[in-house]
Amino acid sequence: MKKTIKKATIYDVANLAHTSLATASRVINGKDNVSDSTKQRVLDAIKELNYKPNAIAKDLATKSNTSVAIIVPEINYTYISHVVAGLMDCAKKYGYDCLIFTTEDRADVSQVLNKVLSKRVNGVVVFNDFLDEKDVGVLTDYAVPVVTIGLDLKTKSSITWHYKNQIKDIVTNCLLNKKQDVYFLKVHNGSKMEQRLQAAISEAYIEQNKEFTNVIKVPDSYKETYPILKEHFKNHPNGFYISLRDSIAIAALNAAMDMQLKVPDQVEFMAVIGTKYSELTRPKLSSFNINMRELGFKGMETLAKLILHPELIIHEKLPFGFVSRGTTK
Amino acid sequence: MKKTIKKATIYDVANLAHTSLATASRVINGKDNVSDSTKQRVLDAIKELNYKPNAIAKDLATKSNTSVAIIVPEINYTYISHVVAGLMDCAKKYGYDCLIFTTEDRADVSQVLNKVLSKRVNGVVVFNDFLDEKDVGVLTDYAVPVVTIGLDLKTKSSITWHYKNQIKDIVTNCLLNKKQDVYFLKVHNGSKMEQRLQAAISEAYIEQNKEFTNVIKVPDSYKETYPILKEHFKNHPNGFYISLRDSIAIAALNAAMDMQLKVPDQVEFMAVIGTKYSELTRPKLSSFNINMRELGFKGMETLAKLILHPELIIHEKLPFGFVSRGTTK
DNA sequence: CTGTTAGCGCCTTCAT
DNA sequence: ATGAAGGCGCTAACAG
Repeated sequence: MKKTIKKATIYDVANLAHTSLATASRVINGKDNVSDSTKQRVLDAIKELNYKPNAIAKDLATKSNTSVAIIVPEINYTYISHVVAGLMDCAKKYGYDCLIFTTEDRADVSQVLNKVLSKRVNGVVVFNDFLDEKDVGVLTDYAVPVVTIGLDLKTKSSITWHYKNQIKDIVTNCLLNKKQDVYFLKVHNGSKMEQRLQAAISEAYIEQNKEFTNVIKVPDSYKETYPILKEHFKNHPNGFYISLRDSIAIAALNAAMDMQLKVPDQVEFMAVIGTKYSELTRPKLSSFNINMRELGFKGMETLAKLILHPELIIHEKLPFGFVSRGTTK
Repeated sequence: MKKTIKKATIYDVANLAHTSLATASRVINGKDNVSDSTKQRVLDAIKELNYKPNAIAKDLATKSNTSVAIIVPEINYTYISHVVAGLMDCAKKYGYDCLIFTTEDRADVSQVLNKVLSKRVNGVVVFNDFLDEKDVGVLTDYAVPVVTIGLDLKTKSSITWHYKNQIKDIVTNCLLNKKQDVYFLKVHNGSKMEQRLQAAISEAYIEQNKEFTNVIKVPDSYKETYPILKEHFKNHPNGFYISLRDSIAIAALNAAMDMQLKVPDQVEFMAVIGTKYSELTRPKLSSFNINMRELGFKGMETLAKLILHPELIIHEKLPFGFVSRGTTK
């Protein structure tokens, strides 16, 4: 039978404690210049009234707050959740509260940008391929610190990692030594991250005076990808398969295994983004050891710096290595 | 060379547009009763000044806001990220912004509770074993709507699911028909969810006049669990292994496979919480088809109801079925 | 249709 | 050590 409780204000506690607003405010914010006796009275009043300071009013009065925004596509993918975990972990260290926004399409983007701007957050980290330089510019133009993760915007602070040359080396090795054709498993609504991966493969081909055309379009899920690849392997008993996310590569791997192909003797598999998945398949999947949690952590760490020094532009490029496991020779 | 920009206020736009505060406010909030000409002047001023409404001030003035809080342990586990994804998905539908808090220990809890209270959020959903009835009470005492997910607090709104009887049936079947001993893979810093699972197993044992003691303590990770189980299987070539999360069960599964045990003929495996992991192992892991995303979605859906009708107490218990895959007979 | 005024809850000089 | 008063940016009656 609970009804909407009238929330006590600082005014109420001041009244009850027989002091002024200002004094109440002082003890609430732990200022020292208050006599013990009045301080105690205020404390009692606070408890008595179950008073909870109103952060909204405080933020308005101080023109400050403790929030940061995080913009991601969806927390669906395992690796994204890892980045978010790292982000939040570090945010906690700095006392930031995290306002998390997801965007499914372009329509969401401008809406989210406006919300972020209105909320007057201290900063935002963007781990989201939907946003382009212009979108991020909307933020920076309004003087809000932004760091992007995995985006390649030269004029904004960012955390990125490099695998391009390593990918090219791997592909070149396939072409020159292994005599294996390379196949790229590309999800339908592909991201820019994926495009960059494909570009790297293409470059390696071009350097060998070849054209890269082995792009296999697959749906963005393990379950739907599996049968497609199974069909594919009926006529393709050899090849080196690359995907961005491990769950897609694993679909292919399992399809190949179930088609009785020899891994890695006939077909090989690797993903760029490896998660726990990579470790628990049989054979284990080769992938880069990109520590997504660390990526997130560093992203927030960088944002914290930017918040203190808004004039900075920080670019950090993390080196991650390729880990050859059972699916590649 | 960007310096901190002086953010335009509604007052600035009113000035520039040669109107009053009130009129500016009207067009900003899309009220109709403004003449086209002044409306246009205001719109121009807004663009000219790059004005962005200050949500903090608005929230204070209207004594309302659009935020909800989400309290989870960590977004590390795949299934938690799925719940969060569902939560946010539904939140977007209602126009709620999500403030996400994580708690690693009891110390975090009271801090988070205070923050949530101060922020004057519209409601909070708790998917977090760290919080007990008293903690949630702190929220509800302050008249903020709360729905818990997976917690069994009778007096608060909640989303739960039942598997207890099914677990008991499975265990009983092992004892009576399969003549298989049941082993429980328990992670060290176990959750209440895990305790309830163990309790269900125990109950089934007791009903057969047996005592349940086969508890194997394992670390909370795939990698560390694997070698421990491998060691274990040297002396235990038979058994039915149950864990809460599939990643632990898979560690055991892989250990058994690598020890050349026959699955499911000699040893069987199942997890309560199944994710994509369950599908991509060989053999596939038996587990419950708990749709974590749906769980989250319904949680937020319920919260939305509560926000409209704070006096309600809603209990929803979702039925999820056991899916027998390759690791059980 | 438009302007005036009084808050929302809190912080912060500035006096006392 | 304490109190009074103004202001943060915006909304919402209430007049005109």
